[in-house]
Amino acid sequence: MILQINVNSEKPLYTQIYESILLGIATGELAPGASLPSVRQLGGELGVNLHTVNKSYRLLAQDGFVIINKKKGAFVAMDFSIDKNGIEDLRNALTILLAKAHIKGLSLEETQTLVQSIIENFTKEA
Amino acid sequence: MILQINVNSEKPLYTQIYESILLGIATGELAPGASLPSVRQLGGELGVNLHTVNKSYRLLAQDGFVIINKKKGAFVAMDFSIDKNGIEDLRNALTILLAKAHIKGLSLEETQTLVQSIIENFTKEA
DNA sequence: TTATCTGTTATATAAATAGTATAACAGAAA
DNA sequence: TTTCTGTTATACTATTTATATAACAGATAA
Repeated sequence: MILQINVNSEKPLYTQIYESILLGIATGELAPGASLPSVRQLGGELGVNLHTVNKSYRLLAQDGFVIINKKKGAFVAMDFSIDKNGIEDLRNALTILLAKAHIKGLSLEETQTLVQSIIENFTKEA
Repeated sequence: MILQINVNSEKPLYTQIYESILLGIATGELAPGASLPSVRQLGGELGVNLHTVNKSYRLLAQDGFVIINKKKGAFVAMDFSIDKNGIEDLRNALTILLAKAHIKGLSLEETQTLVQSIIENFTKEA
C-alpha cells in the first residue's frame, strides 16, 4: 500500500488519498473486504497527519466505497450499491467534463473511444 | 443571461458561474464571439461581488473558453483549440468519475449510453 | 492482565481559499 | 465629457485545509 501524493498539487491531500484508494478499488488492486492501513500507519507512510487520512476514509465510507469498523479499522466495502442520488451526481459531474470536451471539438466517437479506453484499463491485468 | 446560483451549495460561487457559462457555450446558447455581461452587471444580477464573477471569467479565459478584452469586456472564444495538456487533464478527471461508476457496477454499455445521452443533449434544440 | 492497536473526539494553531466591500486606474466608446 | 470595461489595491470575515497533541473506549494479542 504505497500510494503517491503530491504536496504541491492544487488538489487537497485528503482528495488525493481518496482518489488513489478509489482507483485501487476500481482496478481490483484493492479487493472487496480488503483491509486498509490504519490512519496512523498510512499517515506515517505518506508524511501526513492522521486526521487527513481519516478525512479521506470518512469520505470513502460516506460514498459507500469503504466500511469503517471503529475498533478494527477500515475495509473496502463488500457490495457497492448505486443509489438514484449517485446516478444523478455522476451525470452532473460527467456533464461538466463532457461539455469541455464537446466545446473543444471532441466528437462523440472520440469521446466514446476515450471512455472505453479508460474503463478497459480498470479490468486490464497489471 | 439569467443563470442560477445556489448560495447554499458546497460548490464555490465562482465555480457555479464558471460551469453555468460553460454549459451555455456547450449547448450553443452562448455562441462563439457572443459578449458576456460585464462583471459588474452579472454580479448585480446574481447578488454577488464583481470579483467573484471576475474570477469565473479569468478561469474561463485561462481554459480557452472565453477571451477577455480589458476595455471591451469578455466574449465567448471564436476557436477552441484542444492542447495535449487539455486531453491529459480531461482523461484524468474522467478516470475518477468512471472509476466510481465502474465500482458501483455500471457496465461499459450503460456508461456509453449515459455519455451519449449527455452529449446529445448539447446539440439538441431547446 | 496488560500492552497495543483501532477510529474517534477534543482543542489549538497556522495557512490558504472564498467572498465581500470600497476605491481608484486607464483606455474604449458614445 | 461621461460612461463603461477589466484590473489593481487594500481590507476584512468566514471557511477550509492541514498539522499537532492528548485522551477515550473497545478489540485483540502477548
